[in-house]
Amino acid sequence: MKRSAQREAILSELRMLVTHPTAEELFVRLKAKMPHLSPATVYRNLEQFSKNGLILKLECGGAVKRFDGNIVPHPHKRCLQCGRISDLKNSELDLLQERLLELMDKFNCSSVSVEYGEVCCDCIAKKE
Amino acid sequence: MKRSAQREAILSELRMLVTHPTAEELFVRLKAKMPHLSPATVYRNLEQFSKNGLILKLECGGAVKRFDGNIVPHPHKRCLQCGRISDLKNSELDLLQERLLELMDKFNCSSVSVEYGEVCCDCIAKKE
DNA sequence: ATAAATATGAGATTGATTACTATATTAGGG
DNA sequence: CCCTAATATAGTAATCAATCTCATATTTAT
Repeated sequence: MKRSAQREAILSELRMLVTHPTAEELFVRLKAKMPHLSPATVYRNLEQFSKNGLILKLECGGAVKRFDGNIVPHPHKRCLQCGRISDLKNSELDLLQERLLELMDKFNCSSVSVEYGEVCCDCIAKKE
Repeated sequence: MKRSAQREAILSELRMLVTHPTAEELFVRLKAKMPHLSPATVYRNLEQFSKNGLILKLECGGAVKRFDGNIVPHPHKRCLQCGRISDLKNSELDLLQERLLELMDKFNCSSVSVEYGEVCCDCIAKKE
């Protein structure tokens, strides 16, 4: 993996965000700063980052992939309507997450994800 | 929801399968029996079924949605390569799943999913 | 400073899903 | 049993995220 201005911009933008943006959302943000940026570059790099363990690809949910700059496994909450993802902080949940991680070997697996589904405030508001 | 031959064929085909097919996979299977079946009909009905709680939409993972005729919440294993999903049977895991379900109210959520990631045998074999 | 390897941009392409619309089917009241 | 309104379907066009192509540009190590 070589360095490039685009590559570094993408990674630092993602790490700076607390949200869990789609490739498209990241592209729009970065395009403002780098007018010549191509969507392919963003998609390509996000894929590569996640392959190399620099970020997490949140494969869970909806048709559109989302990415997380925080690579420590943690539970998420996803809006079943718009797909937006947020972190879910709770001590009991953290314990359960740990035990799920411990079971990984037994199943020959390399990842676990816990995801709660809801309909977010914005989407409820929109309906009325 | 009215009845229709297509609608019933789609639901019973899904319920008969132990796998967790995509809309496309279901379409191909059913097309053999109902040559005039349209893909739109399959997509439309799967979406509606899951809205009405007749089936589960496995939103977790990859770009392509998969569906499950078994609506009792249970943990899944997904191939990170090809996206195929299978059930994961384990008593300890079942206990954890139950506790995750109990936490749902606390988070104002309507669903939880636990998904393990692996690369399946077929995909490993293909690489060599 | 130069060659080899890798990255980018821009646009074309793919592939899953949804929208559209004219026609057909279903359910329920008379 | 028949009629009407509501809903479903087929077939196709349109959409949209994601990927591919390839010519050009940048980076790294020598």
